[in-house]
Amino acid sequence: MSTNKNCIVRISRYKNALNRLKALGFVKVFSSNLADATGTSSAQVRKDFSLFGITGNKRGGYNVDDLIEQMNQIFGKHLVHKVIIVGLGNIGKALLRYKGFEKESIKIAAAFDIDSSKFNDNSIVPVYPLEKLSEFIKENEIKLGVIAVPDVAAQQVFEIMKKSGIKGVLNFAPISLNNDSGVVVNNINLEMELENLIYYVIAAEKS
Amino acid sequence: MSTNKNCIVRISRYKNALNRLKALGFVKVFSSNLADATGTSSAQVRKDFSLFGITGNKRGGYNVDDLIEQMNQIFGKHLVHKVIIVGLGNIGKALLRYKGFEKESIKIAAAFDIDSSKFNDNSIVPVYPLEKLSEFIKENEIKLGVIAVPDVAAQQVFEIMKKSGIKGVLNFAPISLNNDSGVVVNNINLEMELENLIYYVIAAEKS
DNA sequence: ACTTTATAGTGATTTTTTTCACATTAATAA
DNA sequence: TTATTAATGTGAAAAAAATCACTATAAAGT
Repeated sequence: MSTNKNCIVRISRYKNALNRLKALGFVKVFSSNLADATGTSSAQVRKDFSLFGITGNKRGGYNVDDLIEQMNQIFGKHLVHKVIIVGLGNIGKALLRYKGFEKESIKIAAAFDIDSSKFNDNSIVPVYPLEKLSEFIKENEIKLGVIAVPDVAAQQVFEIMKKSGIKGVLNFAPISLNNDSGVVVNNINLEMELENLIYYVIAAEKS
Repeated sequence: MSTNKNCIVRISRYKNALNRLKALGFVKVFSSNLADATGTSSAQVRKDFSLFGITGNKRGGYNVDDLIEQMNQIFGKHLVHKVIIVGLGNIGKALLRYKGFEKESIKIAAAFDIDSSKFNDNSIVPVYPLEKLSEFIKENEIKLGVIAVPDVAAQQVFEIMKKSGIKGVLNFAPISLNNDSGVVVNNINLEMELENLIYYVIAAEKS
């Protein structure tokens, strides 16, 4: 199966578009519909599908429910994925309160911070001190972690996560984590995103 | 000049790494240092630099300050970029309070919401009703907008932004904005980011 | 001053990704 | 029933991106 990063991102977009099309009552779609909805070409859509062995009907397009089901399979949506959040600053809190994870079968199992005023065993998502991080990951077999701590603490938190058995990390700290292990790391850097945007806006002005 | 998306992202990462190296007292760096710090190859670093006409010294590497300066030029850091945020839910608030934009010459000029309890003319970043959005963009010649409203409102907000003259949008709403115009749109979808991570974690388990 | 060495810079090559274009086929129409 | 049409699926071609491998050269060493 494909290892093309862009292809995975596109599949994710297709799924997102499909869910909205389904809500609108669509029963079948054509590759061109998905292309329009996600800003790509119909050939690209079909090629992506073919990489994942997703097929439709000649002249009949694709069945929306079938597509969604196959994509849910790709992204492991038949299982619940437990996630922990480390760092309850603004971003951590935003994630904690974020609706919409549930329908993606993502469950926030716990959050961690160093600030004792934030601890709370009894909230829907319990908040524990950082010292309990390793123990919690191991006991609950957590595979996914979000790092939302300041940059100086990020590498240290990452090391604890790695040692405790985390397999995937979403990193909001504005540094590239030093990662030799097999842990998958996706970085989201808000400054960089805006910077990137500015680059393209400037480039567009020049042309 | 290059139109390679990945290359721009890498340049951004190099800059981030350079700032940290500078803080550690580094005066010069080699392509291999930057490669290590950002998880790429030294040949890639040099190739990226050559696309932007960035040069160093044979056997002497690159001067850190020079590199940072050239990259700041690329990303328009000599100008202040005014940004508005629409939607003061969790993500909007997180952005509003986000430190670190200043040093990137990004200034949040105002925020907008429909909830009147959030309005505040006198805070450091004023919060206005959505009705004032168009007027504010035009009067202050805002070029960059952040959409942090629920999905159902996102397209509508985007249309207002487009009509008022916005050139670049960072979209946190979980939909692909319908964009035929020349406006640059970068999407950040938290669910999709986690989903993506899960894909790679599952893929790693299988192999 | 000369030699050695380590690193930048880059054309050539390889790999990856996207696009093209057409054969195939299922639905519709005649 | 047969012809027509409109979409899929995919091998081939093109384009884009990454890697390789070598030249040039500036710094360090002798």
